[in-house]
Amino acid sequence: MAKVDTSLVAHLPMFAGVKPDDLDEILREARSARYPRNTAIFEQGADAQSFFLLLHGHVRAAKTTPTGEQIVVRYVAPGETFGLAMAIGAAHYPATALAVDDSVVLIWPTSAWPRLVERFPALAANTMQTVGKRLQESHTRILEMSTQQVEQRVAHALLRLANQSGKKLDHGIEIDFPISRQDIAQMTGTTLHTVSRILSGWESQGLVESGRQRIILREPHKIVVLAERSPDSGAA
Amino acid sequence: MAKVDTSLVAHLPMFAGVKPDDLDEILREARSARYPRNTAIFEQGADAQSFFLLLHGHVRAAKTTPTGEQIVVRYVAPGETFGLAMAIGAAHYPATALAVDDSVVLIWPTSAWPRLVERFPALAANTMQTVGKRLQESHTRILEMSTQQVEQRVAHALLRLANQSGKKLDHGIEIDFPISRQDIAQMTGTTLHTVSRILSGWESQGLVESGRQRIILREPHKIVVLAERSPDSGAA
DNA sequence: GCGCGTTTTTGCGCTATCGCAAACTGCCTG
DNA sequence: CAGGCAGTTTGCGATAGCGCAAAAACGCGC
Repeated sequence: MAKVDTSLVAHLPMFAGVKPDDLDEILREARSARYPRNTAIFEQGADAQSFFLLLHGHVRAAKTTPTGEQIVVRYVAPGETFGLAMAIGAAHYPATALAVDDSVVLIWPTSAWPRLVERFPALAANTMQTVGKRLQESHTRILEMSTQQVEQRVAHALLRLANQSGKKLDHGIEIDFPISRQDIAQMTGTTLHTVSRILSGWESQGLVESGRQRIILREPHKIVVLAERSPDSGAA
Repeated sequence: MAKVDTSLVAHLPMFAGVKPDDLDEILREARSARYPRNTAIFEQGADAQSFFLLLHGHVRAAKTTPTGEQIVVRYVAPGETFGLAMAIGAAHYPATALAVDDSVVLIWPTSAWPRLVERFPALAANTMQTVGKRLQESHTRILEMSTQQVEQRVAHALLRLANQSGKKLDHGIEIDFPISRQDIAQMTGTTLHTVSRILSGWESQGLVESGRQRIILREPHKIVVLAERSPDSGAA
């Protein structure tokens, strides 16, 4: 198997406080793999046999209800881990992971985790931070869903995506991977119809430029205002 | 300070895999305190100087928006930890903790945490599990808020409370601490008015019996059906 | 036992958002 | 280059749930 270059991952939060030699040892336990766009990496409910670190591309983690509806749990950006089921004591993946763009990942077998944590306590600490951060983000999302209306939630969602995976252009910030109205609906707890209407509205105000699975924020600053305005203030 | 009886807490998830002598040492670092009903234990945004284990009573963790709206993050039952901000790398409490009933807690200084996890790795592992579980619960909650309507969410919320803190009576299951319509609204992302209407409806169908800050599930089984029925099925 | 503050109930209009259906667009395939 | 398909837009009701306001019920303290 091709050796992974240590210097490429040494700075990631996951490996903070890990000595170079140790990192080398950790990486030796991993293999890498490539997933083309629109291929599943793992399915909700499957045995959690591996955990992952995304090197390139973008991955969507989504949860499906018994009746088939989906919500997007999060989008994974390069440098982030996913599929950490075992770290939190789950035997099965609680969500489905899909490569939304051609993606390259490092894969460790779940079975290696206990040994790694024991030898490199920093790994455990870092993972704890990561999971904790995600917990807080979830709470924020719940708060938003409880107190804000759809337009504000969509604004927040896009700003987060821009922040996480935005590509600066001279005429705005482009979200750097294919994302549909449906996806945004599933991130904000609404329907693709409503998202479409909102984006159409913004487009006619020059706030965004958007096409098929493509969104560019032209006026991020004004979208921030939308995201933060209180339930009643201002209108068109 | 009164010594805490080891045998009372040894079986808790937090101390799984910790040897009795070690447990003794851990407990020596804690002090206990009593909070009367309706007193704050810590406030959102305050320095996370301590973390807690609830021994008796019930604690509500709630998050407040800049505009003053609140949501209930969770209710803490005896045996559970709360205020773990530091474990997840947060310097400030992300929520407010309020004793909703006379409560007794164990309190460790945040500063003791690094030493404790180093000496007793099982603590770190157990905490990881706990935080992971809460993350999954949050995701479930987001899923529900996205896909179910209010009545179903209220049904689920009450069933969870009954499960966590239900007291079996011969005529049903009583939720064992004071909880208002407003509280339930803040758990499910709706308004107290809507919760009141729903409970009135259930009451007239004999599904629940409720009063001021008091709820008894008379027909848990039928409420389960309500919670699970798909968006369109059956009606009155 | 009475008065008071809090919680709960309920009526009534309002509207944000859904849900369905149909038309449209742009891309990719053959 | 034509055809087909996935994604998007938009119109038009329908409605779940909100928000306000007022009344009622309850439990508490004096």
